[in-house]
Amino acid sequence: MADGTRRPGRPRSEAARLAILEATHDELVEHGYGGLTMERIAARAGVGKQTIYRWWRSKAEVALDSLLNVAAEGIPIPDEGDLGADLDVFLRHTFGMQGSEGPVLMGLLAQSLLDREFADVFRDRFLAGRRAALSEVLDHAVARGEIPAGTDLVLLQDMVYGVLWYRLLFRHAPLNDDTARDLASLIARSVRNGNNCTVRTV
Amino acid sequence: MADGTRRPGRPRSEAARLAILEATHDELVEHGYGGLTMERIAARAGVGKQTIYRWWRSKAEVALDSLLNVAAEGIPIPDEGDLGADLDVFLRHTFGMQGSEGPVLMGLLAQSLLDREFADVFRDRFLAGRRAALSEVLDHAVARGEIPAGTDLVLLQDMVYGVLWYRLLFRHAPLNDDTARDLASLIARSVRNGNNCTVRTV
DNA sequence: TAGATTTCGAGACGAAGCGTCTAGAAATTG
DNA sequence: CAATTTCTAGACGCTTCGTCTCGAAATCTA
Repeated sequence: MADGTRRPGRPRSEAARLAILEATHDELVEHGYGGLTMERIAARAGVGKQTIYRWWRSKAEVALDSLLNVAAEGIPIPDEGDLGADLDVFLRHTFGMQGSEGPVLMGLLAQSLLDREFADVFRDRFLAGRRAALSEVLDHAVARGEIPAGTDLVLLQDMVYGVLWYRLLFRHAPLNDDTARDLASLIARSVRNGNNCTVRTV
Repeated sequence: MADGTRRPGRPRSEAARLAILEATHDELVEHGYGGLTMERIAARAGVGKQTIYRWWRSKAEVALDSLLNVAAEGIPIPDEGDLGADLDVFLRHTFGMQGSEGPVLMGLLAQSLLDREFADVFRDRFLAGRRAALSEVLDHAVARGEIPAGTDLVLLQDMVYGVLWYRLLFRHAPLNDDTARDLASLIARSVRNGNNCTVRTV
């Protein structure tokens, strides 16, 4: 989309775009996702509602863009030569991140559940990136021979992110460093072949 | 609340209660949770809106009651002498159930995310029962010595229900008998005692 | 039986928020 | 300058919510 073929007319205002994303972020912090309304975003950003509807299809997509705009996106991909240790580092960081973004994530998920179209957008623009990072960690373990061939890697990923989301959603147990350590340990052991009981050293 | 201390006045109409729950169920089937409105429930049940608001705080609670009213609640607790086999049976049944109730569950979860009060109700009235069933299965394994002392049983449960909900929510992979088998196998192996064959990484 | 009390069905009501629309100003092209 | 497009501002009709009012019905107490 280079502006080589720039159309006539007034170009889109970058200032307005940023003002909308920032206003959305502030509104999310103040009122939560449930209290987010197009009218308030527009008022706070000093922008007409039409300007928002012109570029986003729903408030959920604005919120998603706002979230992605803030989350600078540094997902670490540790490679310490041991699946358990790699998972531990990965989970520790991931759990930490979700702490601050948690409330917004929950709102976006709620929207996903009620709106199939947004669900696809959310999956592709947010979840896919996270899964890809974890996928790399698992690939390293496969290359090292820690994960036997034929293991369902997608299921393994789901065990990681499943616990994460489940606790994020139902808040019955914490998501802290201890959780990360225990979960990393369980996952690493779950793929270890139980027959010959291979001993791995650090 | 036996009617020994029955108050004066017209008693609550059981017919109206059932009509509301049934109308809610039908509306859920026809329009999904997103299209559920108090007005349509009232109209379909032949009931005043006030009658609904008198007994339920929100449409989410009506939907939850409607769901619990239909789900006859037969959660099996297999005991075949082997954790892997028990989990396989348990998961197979659970995954099968969620197939039909899935859409409603997703709506109720969406509501949970937006409404903290309902989240507590949903957790206590729906999730707790399921978790208790799985807990029994795990307890049997503990008694048989299949799960070493000190294992975080809550985390184990979360690995099971985490995968279930994660796939229910994001629909990126199926929840079928194969999934149940693989997941049961992974979980069973993850707790297999590592005393003599695992090296603790710090 | 006569009141007191409570729920019943039906629907009016104001408050919100949605998404669309209009109007006139502003910015950019050729 | 004319054509085109986006801009802010806000009015508009629509839907749903949750509350409220009304008179009728059902049940308890006296």
